[in-house]
Amino acid sequence: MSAASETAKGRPKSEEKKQQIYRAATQLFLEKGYDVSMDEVAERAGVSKQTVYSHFNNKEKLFCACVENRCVSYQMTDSFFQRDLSTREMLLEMAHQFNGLLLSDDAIRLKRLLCAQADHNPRLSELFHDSGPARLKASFQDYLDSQVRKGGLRIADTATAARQLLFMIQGDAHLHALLNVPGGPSPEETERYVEACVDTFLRAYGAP
Amino acid sequence: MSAASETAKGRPKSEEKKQQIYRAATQLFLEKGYDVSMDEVAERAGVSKQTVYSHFNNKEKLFCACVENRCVSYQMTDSFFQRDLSTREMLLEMAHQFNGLLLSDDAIRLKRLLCAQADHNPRLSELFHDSGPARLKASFQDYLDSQVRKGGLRIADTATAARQLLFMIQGDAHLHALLNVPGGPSPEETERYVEACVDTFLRAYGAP
DNA sequence: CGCTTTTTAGACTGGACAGTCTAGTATGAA
DNA sequence: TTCATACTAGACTGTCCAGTCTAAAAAGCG
Repeated sequence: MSAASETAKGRPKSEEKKQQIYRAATQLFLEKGYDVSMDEVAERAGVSKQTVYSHFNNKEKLFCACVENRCVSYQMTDSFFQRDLSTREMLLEMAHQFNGLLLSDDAIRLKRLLCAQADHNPRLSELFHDSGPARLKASFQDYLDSQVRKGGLRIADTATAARQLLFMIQGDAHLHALLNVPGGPSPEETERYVEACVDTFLRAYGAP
Repeated sequence: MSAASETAKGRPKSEEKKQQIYRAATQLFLEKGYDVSMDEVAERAGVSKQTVYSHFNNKEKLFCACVENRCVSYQMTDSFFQRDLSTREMLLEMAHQFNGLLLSDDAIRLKRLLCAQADHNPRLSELFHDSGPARLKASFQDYLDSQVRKGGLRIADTATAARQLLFMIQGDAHLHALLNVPGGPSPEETERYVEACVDTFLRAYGAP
């Protein structure tokens, strides 16, 4: 009940234990979905159940905290497009980077989790969307705008063009990973596919 | 234990009740995910719990039966591409049709369900993939091949090209729907986006 | 009608799990 | 050292639910 700035009395809560709980819970939620018991969390964190409840009021809160934490960590760096590369090189670089992100085990599991919770927790989906896809689309669009100004690309609607390339990139590989369907493309095939997407994009939008 | 061809003794199982159970369970699973109680199913089907168990051995079986049923119903008709339209008209037609399918409430909910169950039930994901996305990609690729032969398109790798257009189409609208993120594109915007995808595709692959 | 099987309503079992409580121990701050 | 609080181990409560069981009613079939 005391204000945050007051000096706390007695033994302070251990930030370290809180982090242990975070880590354990995040790991478990990504592994098994929302069906994780608080006893499991406590055990994996090496902490008593009561301690879990003393740091996070209930399971819902713990879940949200973990997911929020995770969402903000899935961003491509802001300065990504501020490098001195040719248009084609930059597009390839972005495509590979983005594709890698899309295929990482954690990102896949996070997306599954959010799909599963879409009805129940749209706020989390929104957070994910804003800090992941929407953010990337915005900075990619900025980049396209700058290239259009410089005459390296000819695009009437850069918002649409940005979406087209980004969605094209997440092809079969992402779908197979998301649904856990065997027989998806090999890493080499995926690389080739991603490059083909950049080629197609440039054929449609490249300056003659 | 009797062979299927023997005449059954006594009162036969009601196929109608079985269908009621199917319908109720499918509805509920799509609404609420796997967290549906067998009592709920029985109640919504207007049938006793025991009857549910007499038609489907357990919850897992019931769930799989419902999902399998649903998967095969998400196919675009096989003869879709056998119509007499210009290349551009055909692509637009396909794009709109596919986009509509992608955005239907049931399809979204089914995909969410499969994401959530990806670890636990990859067989179902595979079924969905084969009868939905993979099937469409295959017939679309056939169509592209035929157009390449006729000279209407210039494509070196039709498998890649088919994927590119299909994944491009499922843009923001699908992502917003899947994650239940508010502020997605309006139907009109989506229409325009889909048409822009066809334009881009033709600019990259159309015969000069 | 008689036989057999389905269907029903409802009670019941066993297990899982969120969240609470207790009693004792550990630990940082003053 | 004292005090307030964190932490631990574990028992406990209440709820939910898959799946079973029972006894009686209903219904197809010969």
